[in-house]
Amino acid sequence: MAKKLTLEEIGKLAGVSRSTVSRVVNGQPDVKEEVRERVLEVIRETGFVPNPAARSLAAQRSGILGLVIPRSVATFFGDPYFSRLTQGITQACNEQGYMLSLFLFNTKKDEEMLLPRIAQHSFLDGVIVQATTDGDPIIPQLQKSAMPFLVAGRLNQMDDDVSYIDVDNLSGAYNAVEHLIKLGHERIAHVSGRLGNRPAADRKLGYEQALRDHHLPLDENLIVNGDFSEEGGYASVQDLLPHKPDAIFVASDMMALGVVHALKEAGLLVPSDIAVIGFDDLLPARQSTPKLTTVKQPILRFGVSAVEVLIDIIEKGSIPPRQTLYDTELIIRDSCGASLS
Amino acid sequence: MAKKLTLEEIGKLAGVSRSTVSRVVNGQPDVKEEVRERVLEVIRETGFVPNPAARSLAAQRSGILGLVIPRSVATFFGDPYFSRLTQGITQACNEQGYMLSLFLFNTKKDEEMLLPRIAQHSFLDGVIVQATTDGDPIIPQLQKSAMPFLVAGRLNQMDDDVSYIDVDNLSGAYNAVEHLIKLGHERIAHVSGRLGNRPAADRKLGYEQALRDHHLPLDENLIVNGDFSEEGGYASVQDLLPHKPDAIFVASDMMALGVVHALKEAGLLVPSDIAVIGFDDLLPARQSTPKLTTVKQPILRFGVSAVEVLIDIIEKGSIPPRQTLYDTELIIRDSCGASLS
DNA sequence: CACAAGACTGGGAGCGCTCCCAGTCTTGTC
DNA sequence: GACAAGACTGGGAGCGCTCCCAGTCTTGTG
Repeated sequence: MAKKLTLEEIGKLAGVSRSTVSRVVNGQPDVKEEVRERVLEVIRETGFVPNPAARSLAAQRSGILGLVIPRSVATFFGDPYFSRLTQGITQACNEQGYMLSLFLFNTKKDEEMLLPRIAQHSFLDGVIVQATTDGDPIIPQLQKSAMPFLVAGRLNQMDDDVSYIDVDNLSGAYNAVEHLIKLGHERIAHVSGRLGNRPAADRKLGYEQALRDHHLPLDENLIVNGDFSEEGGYASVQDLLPHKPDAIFVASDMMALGVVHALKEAGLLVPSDIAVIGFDDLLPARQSTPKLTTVKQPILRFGVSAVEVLIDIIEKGSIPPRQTLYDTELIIRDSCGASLS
Repeated sequence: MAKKLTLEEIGKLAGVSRSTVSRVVNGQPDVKEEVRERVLEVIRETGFVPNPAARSLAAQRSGILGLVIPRSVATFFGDPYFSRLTQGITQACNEQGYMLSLFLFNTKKDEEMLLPRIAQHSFLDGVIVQATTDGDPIIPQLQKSAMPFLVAGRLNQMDDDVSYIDVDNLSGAYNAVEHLIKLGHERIAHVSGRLGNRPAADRKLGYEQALRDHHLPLDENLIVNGDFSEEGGYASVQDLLPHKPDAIFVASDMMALGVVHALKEAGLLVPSDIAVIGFDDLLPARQSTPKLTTVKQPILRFGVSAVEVLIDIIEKGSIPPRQTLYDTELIIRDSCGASLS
């Protein structure tokens, strides 16, 4: 390894020019098969890898995608949802030959420092932004810039000209609640996600609509605002219990676990005394006692698609905006009581 | 934004040369205060951000660190341990002005494709590698290359010339088991982490040593090999129960949660019938019933330090290797029964 | 008032690649 | 056997920056 390996150097070793080596490396046509073989052989022997910085500079693209977790959700990064999503995203990146950079904003200062850099094309071909509550400055900043981006999850407003992918939270919630109604429950409570969060709002809407369609009264006392955390779910039960619900539709699995936990402590049996349905279908939902009935989101596939759609946007531009909703699936386990009847 | 923003262009606007703008951007001396102000003003107005690809190419450093999660641990990426670690790492990256790239190997193909790229300096100034079981090809590959790297967690072998940071698993486990002994337990079982994993092995060693030092017999029947997963913990109880342990030291919180779960199902009360101590001090440990006594690892700080040490290696070389062990702390909650006595 | 020493500034050279164009070497065709 | 059309190849120019050196403009000193 005396000389630094460059296209030029590989070319010298293979007896061809820089340009030809470049063609081989990039799989372009117009190279004699025999020459291609010879060059590939030298590359293999030397372990040559083209310098990505030079490549980026010359080709004006880096092969790096960004994953932005805004401050308002960074605290929930520990949620298994994100691990799963990240897994899907990295998987797709590996397949498509992209690198993935993670931007996790912990403080406001982080955000102020990094956002302009992210937006100004710095190093990224495009970014996936985790959707946040209202008023997050990230989306408008990206819109002003030329950076291709895709939002994972819908926004509350100005949705129309932004590319996003999301699951159909409304119908997912609707189906879950309808399932509870068909099992004979009449006082169905709801623990929502954080207010201002579109998925949370949509799940609540689905809940309300299902009640309405089945001529069940909407009781404000049966609705508690949670925060997607297990503790939040745990705490919500205190507010709910005095109003004697016979079932609870919870907007996330982690919260549902907290709810079940609190119900058990209150001496109630799930599902015989009270039914519970969650949302997400995370691993812990399958391992809890009782096993959680839940609305399954295809999180891994969601992550994979996010990358694919983003790459499509990078290649073809963001007009028209890509907007996709994935279907959910009601997974019936033990906590809803369906298996008893 | 007619013209593309470059150092040259900013210089033109501020009436100075490319070189001077470069000095200002990089905070170098030898620029008249008045000129510096003028340039900064133009930069602020235009929102100029230097092109990192060009910068990398010219300066031979990218400002990107890699975080490598090898295939053998990728399946455990959902473990809250990793979220926490990642949080610490990103936090430190933000502070130090580095970008973080995530490499999560899902398949063997991923590994074969990406490893050479990572090792060949491609884009990274350095990488943090999550420690793995034996025989992982990553470390030797990195050692052969010029890529600065740091292992998070110790390796089983060839530890001496590799930089790592880890917690003192042995003494952490020792203290936990000693605590159980002092509480009067005599048949203390151990659910270990995955074999071939150094932290798992060290925790087991600590367990064994504590028993030995207190003249308690080592009973092979009381040792079960787990896999760090909640299900693994759950399953281990079946093997243990016939041998009537009065306490269990579990090598991770997630497994401990599974253990507690299984014990409850077997009709045993924790801690009055049987005591349990975990390892990690993850959030779920604090929220479980009973609250888990556990050995706390300073995971967030661990992540922060990892970045700091890696940067030190990048700047000063990896000789001598940096090897740091963090202390653990026994957090006494309810599951060990200490609060009863 | 001359002159050295430092403060400041500008431009050349290059980092290693891609893109493009001008060549050269094949073919096949009439 | 001449010649056009395509297959293949090489080198120039340039991506936007950093690094370095040679200048120019200050100072302060004897």
